[in-house]
Amino acid sequence: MAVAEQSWLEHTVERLRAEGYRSGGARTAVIEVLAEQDCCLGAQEIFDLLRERGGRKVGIASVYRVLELLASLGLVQRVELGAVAARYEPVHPDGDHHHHVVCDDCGRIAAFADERLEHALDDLSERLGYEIAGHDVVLHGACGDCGGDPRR
Amino acid sequence: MAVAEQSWLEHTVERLRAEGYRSGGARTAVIEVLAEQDCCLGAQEIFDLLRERGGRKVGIASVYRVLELLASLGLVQRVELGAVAARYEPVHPDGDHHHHVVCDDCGRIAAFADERLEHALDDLSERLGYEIAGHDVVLHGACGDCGGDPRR
DNA sequence: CTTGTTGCAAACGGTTTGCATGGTG
DNA sequence: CACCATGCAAACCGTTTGCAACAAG
Repeated sequence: MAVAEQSWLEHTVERLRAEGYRSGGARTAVIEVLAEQDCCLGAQEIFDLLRERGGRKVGIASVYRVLELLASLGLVQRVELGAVAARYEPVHPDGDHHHHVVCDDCGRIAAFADERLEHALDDLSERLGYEIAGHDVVLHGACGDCGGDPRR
Repeated sequence: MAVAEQSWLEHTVERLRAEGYRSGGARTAVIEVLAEQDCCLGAQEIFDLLRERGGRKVGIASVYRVLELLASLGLVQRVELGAVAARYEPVHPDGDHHHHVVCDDCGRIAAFADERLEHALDDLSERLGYEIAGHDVVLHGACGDCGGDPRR
């Protein structure tokens, strides 16, 4: 995974340079935090992480600006988990991706990947009148710790 | 479809009564609007529809309150399409459900159903450590009218 | 009458934007 | 040294909440 992280970071930095963006401190800091993640992170969490690490002072607005930029270039994906705030995660250049299960009780988020699901989605994409660029799948339920009862 | 609409409306009204809720005017009005829909609708759209129909004056807060109540009883589903506002749609008692494709250009929303996808999701649900209560699938892309180019 | 329901307006919280300052190329 | 990037604070907007008036049972 360390390799994949590294490659995402490099890939991202290189892509930004290629697109003509300058490399400011806030942008670099946000990208570094994202590169360490293996699952999605909220904007506020990124902001908090940056603050507690000390270093350069990064404004929450910059976090959002960086996320928006990266998302527009397809370098991160915005993930809507139905909760209050949106979350973001790196998009790996090798095409690998996963989806999420959210515990409706405690809010815990887990990732999963399933080939059959992807296959069904790919086939489906061809049959719709849309040019499909991507997809999101979110499962809801109760995680092991919250008992097997999804009601509450 | 008219039958299904009718049954959802009746099913919903009956369920609310069974749960001990009183039948106020605003709640009834919102339920009627929802019953006419075959796809998801935003809270503001429901509010606007109610206003333009004249009738009783319904506050936006009531729209949200009704939607929250219905969602908590599983009578409507909150659909997160990654856009700004959440959308809501009736949950039919027969268990039928569909998912959505969103055009990233014009925002158009279309519905689709796919048995293989559902099957893959059901199987998957059993293998995760979660007690799965539901799932959302959202495809993103460009619709026919917006050209086949998903970028932009 | 008792208690849930509703409209209005204010509060809230995540996200975006305006603007002056700072840093990159 | 031109211009993008950034921090701060204010603006925005969808959603929630407080509260007093209302209406169902």
